[in-house]
Amino acid sequence: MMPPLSNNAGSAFSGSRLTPSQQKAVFHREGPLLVIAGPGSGKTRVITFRIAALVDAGVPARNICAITFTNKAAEEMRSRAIALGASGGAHISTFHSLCVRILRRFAEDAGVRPNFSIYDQADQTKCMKQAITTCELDTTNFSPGRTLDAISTLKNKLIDADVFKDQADDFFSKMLSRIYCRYQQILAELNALDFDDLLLKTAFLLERHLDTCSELGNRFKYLLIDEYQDTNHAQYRIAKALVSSHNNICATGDPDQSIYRWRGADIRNILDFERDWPDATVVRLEENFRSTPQILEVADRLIANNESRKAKRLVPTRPAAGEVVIESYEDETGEALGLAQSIRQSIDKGVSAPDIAVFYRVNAQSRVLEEALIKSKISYQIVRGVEFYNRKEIRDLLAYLKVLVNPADEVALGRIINTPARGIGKTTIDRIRGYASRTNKTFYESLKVAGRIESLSKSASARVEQFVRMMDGFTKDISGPVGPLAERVFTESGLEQSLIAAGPDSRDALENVGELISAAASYDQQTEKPLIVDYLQQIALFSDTDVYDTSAKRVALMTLHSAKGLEFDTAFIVGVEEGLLPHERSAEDGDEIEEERRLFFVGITRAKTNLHVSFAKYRQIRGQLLRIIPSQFLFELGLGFSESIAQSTIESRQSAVENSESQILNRQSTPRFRQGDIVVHKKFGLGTVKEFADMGDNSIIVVAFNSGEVKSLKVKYARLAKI
DNA sequence: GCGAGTTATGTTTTT
DNA sequence: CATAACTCGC
Repeated sequence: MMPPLSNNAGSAFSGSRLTPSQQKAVFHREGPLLVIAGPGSGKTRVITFRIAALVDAGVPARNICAITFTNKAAEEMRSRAIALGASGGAHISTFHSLCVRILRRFAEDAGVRPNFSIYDQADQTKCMKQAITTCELDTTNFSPGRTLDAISTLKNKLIDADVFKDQADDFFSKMLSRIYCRYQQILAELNALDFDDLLLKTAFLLERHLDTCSELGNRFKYLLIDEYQDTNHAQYRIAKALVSSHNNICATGDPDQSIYRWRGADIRNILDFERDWPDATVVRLEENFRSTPQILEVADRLIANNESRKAKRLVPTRPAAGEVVIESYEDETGEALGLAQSIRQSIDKGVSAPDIAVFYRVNAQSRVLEEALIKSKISYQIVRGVEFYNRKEIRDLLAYLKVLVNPADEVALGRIINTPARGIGKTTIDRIRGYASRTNKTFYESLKVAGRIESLSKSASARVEQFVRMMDGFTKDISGPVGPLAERVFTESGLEQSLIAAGPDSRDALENVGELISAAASYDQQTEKPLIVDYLQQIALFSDTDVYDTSAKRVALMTLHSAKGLEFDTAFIVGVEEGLLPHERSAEDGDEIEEERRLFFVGITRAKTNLHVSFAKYRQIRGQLLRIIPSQFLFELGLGFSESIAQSTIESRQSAVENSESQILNRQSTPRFRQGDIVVHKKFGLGTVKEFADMGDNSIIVVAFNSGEVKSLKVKYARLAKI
């Protein structure tokens, strides 16, 4: 029996003030616990304290497993728990990271090899394209993206390819089933798992191998899951299995902040918690310690418009302060400049840059904002970390490492076999592929015996052999530290040389690789037994916010989705317009509108003191200037919206006018041209119209430019002006 | 086998 | 308009 949990005088956290409900959650003993926690209610703090309280009551830290939404959140929770006296033994990570660990440990039962590659969207798309073409299906009906989405949805519901095969009855499902099977087959051959597989394989492992399940249940005697409203069915089943022997599950979340339905998140998980665990203790944290009453009022009024929701109040505890304003601008450039101006004013008023954040609905919005911030000399960081790992030079270098760890990874292998160019082209690769399938060897095995492949020329097989020799040389270092290996691969593969040879354009690229190598080196230092397998599997699961540098003295720019879990003194939400927030793609469906509203709600409730919401009246969308309607959500804030338009428009005019005027003039229907017209193009200069195919919006024009070039262009995109 | 140049295509949010 | 994918000529 463990001693009772209590607010012991001697414990490290007893000095901190906790409200009665917070205490109830923190010191809850055994059995299921649901914490419904509004924004800013100290939810993360409660979880951290709970970990410390359990340890304080004698639970070995290693028997505690806490699941966070991002790796960054896990990292923070880890260090805070340690500060509270819970030694570092607790397992704190994301669902996906936990799954990787479990799958590595019980690889055989799970039916995977421990050195599996983790495929991101780009890798998945490659496999999917192959799957679709080998199924001899038309890609117009089955686009890789759409098909992957469909399969992801199935996987999140734990419907694997075999099960789906049996339940597919209509034509479309049968085709989808064929692709699904083929896609899984390809992944299996390449020893690769996609993100959804990590969850699915773990869930099946736990449900089908009861010994493993009980071993893990024994190891993790307490399971705490944060952001439970955004878990999907697979994650629910994993959780359910993990706690099946003791029911010590603690889930925390807020149904009003569920913003990942499109990714398979199932809000029923949190709504049905009490049905799943009937003896659950439910604690509500409704006091808000983050935001001013004004901000909370606005948030409250907005979210009250969602119909499928249980009413919940946001109870303010802070005194009134700051401001909540709606700003209107002529166009997106005006908005960006106005934003920069407001940020400048906030800084002048004493708000420090890292306490300011800008949120937007889609990443594409960030560009104009960046330009304006640069112009205004405001230093900022875009919280979009995975971008770094998507850069060509980084992907190239990582692909080498992936092949060393998992030679079956043909997506990675295909990327590097001729990068940098070493004379192994398409023909050679096709011939080796042919040999591989004839002899039932893997592609990599076939590379090793290139000399024996008759269809290959002497020189071709020599080049292949040289490649294999090089890779074998690297393989010798595979169990050593990651940094030095990455550096060695970069130099000896010729990647470095090819970047240097490419001239000054690739200075950034070289710098990026340098950054990767030092990141790897610091991983080596921080890790007891650094392993390239672990490293690759870890960085595959990085999220945007994981690279958010909270210590930087810069304004943060991020999507509303990334903003989840964060807080800032002053928040700007830009582009609050019909089509953007709510996004046009969610317009069809009432449920999706509600999710967009929750997204806005999440954004608003990130602000502690000042909230600025803005929209533009015109916006360039995909090259076209469109008249924009302010978001319906703005009216729901109850700020006397129409008055504020009038007021702020006057203010914003000065800054917006110079940029918007010229663009509004362009806002005419697609212009017409005649043969012989002299035109000017932004990039190509002067030219004469050779042909004009009048197709309304889709008109095509052929212009002979004075540079000698003849181009056929789409009139609506090419900004041509008649002279 | 390689690169330049043309053509197709897309267009939310992300672990 | 931006970029990915593809074609064609060397």
